[in-house]
Amino acid sequence: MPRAGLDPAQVTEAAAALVDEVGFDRLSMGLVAERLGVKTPSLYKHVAGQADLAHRIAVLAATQLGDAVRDATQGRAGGDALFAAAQAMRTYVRAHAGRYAALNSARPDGPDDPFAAAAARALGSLAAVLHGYDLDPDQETHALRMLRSMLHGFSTLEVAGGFQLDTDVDDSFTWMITFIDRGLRAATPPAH
Amino acid sequence: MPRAGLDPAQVTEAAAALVDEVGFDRLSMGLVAERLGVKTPSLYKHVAGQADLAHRIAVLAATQLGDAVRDATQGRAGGDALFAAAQAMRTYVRAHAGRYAALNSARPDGPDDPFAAAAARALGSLAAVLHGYDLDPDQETHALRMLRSMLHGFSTLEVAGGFQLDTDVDDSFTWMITFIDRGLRAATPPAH
DNA sequence: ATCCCTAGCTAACAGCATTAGCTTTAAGTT
DNA sequence: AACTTAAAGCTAATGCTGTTAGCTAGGGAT
Repeated sequence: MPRAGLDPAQVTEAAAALVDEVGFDRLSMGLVAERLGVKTPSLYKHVAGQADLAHRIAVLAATQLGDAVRDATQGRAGGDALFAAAQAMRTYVRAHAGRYAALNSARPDGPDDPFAAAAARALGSLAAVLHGYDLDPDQETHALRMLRSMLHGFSTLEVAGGFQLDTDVDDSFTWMITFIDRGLRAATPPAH
Repeated sequence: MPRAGLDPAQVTEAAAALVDEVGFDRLSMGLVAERLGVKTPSLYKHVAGQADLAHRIAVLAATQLGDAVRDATQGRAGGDALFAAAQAMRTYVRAHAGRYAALNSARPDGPDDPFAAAAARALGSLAAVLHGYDLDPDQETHALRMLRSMLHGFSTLEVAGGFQLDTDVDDSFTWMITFIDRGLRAATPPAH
């Protein structure tokens, strides 16, 4: 019988697709193996174990999310870039909720962990959006944390089904981004 | 030998204390039992299983969080109430990260699930803060979702160790709440 | 054609949630 | 005070999942 011909990347991709469908908390070696047409122990030839697999999903997610935000903001500036970045992130999280959950439960393992680099790069994609508002350098960190908190919070609450009221969620999202855009423009240097 | 004299509430409390220490993902029946000086199967006389236990922790968390926000905002209004509510929520999540994670991964089970009531009540505590800004009714929902997203996002990212830069996290938090307070006051009816 | 590395397999083990059935506590009754 | 009884807690056993050990055979290199 022929061989499956797997490698770590394929295993990671299959696992990522799985968690997007069934949720990160239901990640299991058995389901990943089944999806690849292989018996469970075979996976251990490519990944060190379930923890390692989860970590690899997180790296994949950080990379993809960072790229998505970067691509969306290409050639845009100011409020345009903010809207594009925000939409890109929300879209990514909705389409890949499992991967994103993996990303959030991952911690960098060592100083040369690829996850740290991927996460930093993703954060940089978001930070770039704020440069258009030329804020004080110290305010920039605060604004970045705020933006990140908001996008992360909104996306995860939405995916978890947390918004029950019948008001349209898309409307709330654009309202929120508009709110932030206005505030950031008002906070620009002519401070006092 | 004497009996332990447990009941569902005590088991839930012990489990909540456990997850606050070791993380919600490491909840296990064995550790809860050990903490109560009892063998694992004995727990099944009080809770239906691990899923039920997690659900009960979520109800506890929703109740406590709602109360904390409510207590903190007692007798305050406007920006004062907003700051108090925000601080109360962040403080609660930092002190009870495991419970809060249980809250976020819970879903209401039926129409008369106590979790739904507790969650609604907690949300109401937060919504009350916004009444001081007298916004348009439709904007109120948007603002509530924004506030919730932001507080949830900030708290969870902080607890997950997501804020690496050396800028003070407390400063970022107050900056963020100030930002929201300003924006909300500007959005008040004299719209146009 | 042969050699060798290793992907993938089967078998076995360990840990955890859960169930079945027993024992005995301790509360309530007479 | 003796007796009855619902259930708290225990031991033993089952099943599922992650993981390891050791074997087998596929397929590229020589």
